Amino acid sequence: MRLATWNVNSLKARLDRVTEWLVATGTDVLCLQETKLADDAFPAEAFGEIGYATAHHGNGRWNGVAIVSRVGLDDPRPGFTGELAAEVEQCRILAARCGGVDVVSVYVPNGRSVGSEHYEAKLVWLERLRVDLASLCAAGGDVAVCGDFNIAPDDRDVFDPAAFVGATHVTPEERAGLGRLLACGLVDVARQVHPDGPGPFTWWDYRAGAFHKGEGMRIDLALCSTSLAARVRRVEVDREARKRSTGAGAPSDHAPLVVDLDDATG
DNA sequence: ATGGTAGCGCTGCTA
Repeated sequence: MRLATWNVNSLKARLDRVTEWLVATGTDVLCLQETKLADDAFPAEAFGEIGYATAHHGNGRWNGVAIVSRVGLDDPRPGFTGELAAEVEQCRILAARCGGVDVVSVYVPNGRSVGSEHYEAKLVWLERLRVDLASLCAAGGDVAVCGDFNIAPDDRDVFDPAAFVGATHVTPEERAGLGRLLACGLVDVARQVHPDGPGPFTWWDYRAGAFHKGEGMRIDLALCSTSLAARVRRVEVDREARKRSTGAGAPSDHAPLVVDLDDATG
């Protein structure tokens, strides 16, 4: 099974790119972030025409997450479990069962600046995510939590640690929050397959030629339960999808992270 | 160079 995650920075602006990429790469399950769509504007038909089932969780202008699958899509669960104010969750998490795997598409808040109310909300959101992942992982099935975590797990995951002193995405608190997610029994499979840095980066600022200069960050992650991590064959970032191409408009500032899994045995 | 680019949508916010 080929599983991928891609922050598309508006699915409306990127739909043709995404559907063409699905067909070209033969991806089975794709987690999307930043669709920036309301549920009633989600283009389910465009995915249906190429053989994919979909689930979407969005309110419109900001955020919005989706799962797209050609190996089945059952039991879609938007938001966190239990009762929680929608203004905390912000249309940033969606889970569904695809091809025998509990797939979770997540878009962790950016945090904006260290110490801001948005930064504090990011830490709260991470802790609330941990609660749900602890329950999901305790059930013992195959779990894949994929998305834009807005956290660079360690200094190998930024192009220049000195450039991020005092910035979000690299603070001990954010990294500890991510560590508590992993402690639920999840493995960062890009790091598993690529034990040495830098990266592989998944995001580059639009500005100042950052992509061309290789000035990126690894903030899009695939966290797999240990059972599933044992089936990981290959993990790559599709940098081609980050490049500008003629007639297709601008790319997203994120590239897709692609995980190939061996078939389940038994 | 406290800049730069992209999306949404029409003003300035978010990333």
